[in-house]
Amino acid sequence: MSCETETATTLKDAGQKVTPQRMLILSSVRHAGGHLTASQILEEVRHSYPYVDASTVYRTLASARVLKLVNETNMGSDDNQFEWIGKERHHHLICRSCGEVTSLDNSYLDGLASTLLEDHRFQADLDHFAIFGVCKGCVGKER
Amino acid sequence: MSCETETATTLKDAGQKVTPQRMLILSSVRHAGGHLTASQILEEVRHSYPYVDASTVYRTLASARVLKLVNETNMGSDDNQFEWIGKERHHHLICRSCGEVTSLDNSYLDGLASTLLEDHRFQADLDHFAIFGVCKGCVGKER
DNA sequence: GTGGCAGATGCAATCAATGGCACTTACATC
DNA sequence: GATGTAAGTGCCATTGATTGCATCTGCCAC
Repeated sequence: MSCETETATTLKDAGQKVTPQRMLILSSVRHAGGHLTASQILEEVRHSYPYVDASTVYRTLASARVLKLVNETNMGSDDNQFEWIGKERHHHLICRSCGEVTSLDNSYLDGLASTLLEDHRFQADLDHFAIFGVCKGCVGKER
Repeated sequence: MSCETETATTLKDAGQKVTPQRMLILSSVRHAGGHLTASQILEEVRHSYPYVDASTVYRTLASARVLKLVNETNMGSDDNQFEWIGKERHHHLICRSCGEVTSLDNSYLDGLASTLLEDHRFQADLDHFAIFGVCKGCVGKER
């Protein structure tokens, strides 16, 4: 099954319609292979379909987020960024000094998730976490 | 030392000026004893000083955040919320179903912070974390 | 107390993000 | 293939958040 067919099936299974705008928006995020801001996505989509409205992009991304196709992360200062959720759940370490983003394996937060469940019966969404701090390269510089 | 004097001293030590606007804004957050949205703060401050601009509130909160006097948390859907940072570092469990916010002791994330430092030499800012998920009351309802 | 200046403020403009509403369209059913 | 309808889209207005800039003001040095 191609990426596009798979995306379409997911939408249909959720009772949503498959429209050209949605397919463009979701393909754009899927094949970017990283983080994109909403405005980057809008720009990208308009290359092939010029009159797509910004609100359509936001609404599509919002519903895709509910379906866990993408996630939205506040990467610090400005715009929120969107990213395709592949099979690999992972987290990010974001340096607030140089802005570098490092991926972090899911295993680091497994323990926390199960502790929260045991102690508080709280089922945490720890699929994708952004952890801010200072990276090894910047620790020296800051002091 | 009163709260106000302490706040003023912190500002001065950081090379910032102590203005009536800043004192009102920071006192408002400090004595709210919880989370406030930027617009709630603006409203509150205008009770005693009607012509404070929204941009002043945002700028003051932004610089106070750098000084670690307050922190800013995305509590889910809409506005960001601000909270005074007391001596007690703590985290929040936020239920995405009912919106309930539970405080979580700092100890839960200590382990993660030291692991990140060991494995990645990454100095994480784990002073205040918002963890989304489903609370015990809502786990049943969601299914 | 006066003067100078870096930092802070207020205003206006701007951008991101969202919601209302009328129109359009995908798609299930016949 | 034609039809009905609920979901999706585009446009417009609005709100939240931020920035540029001219003016103002704490506050330090004298």
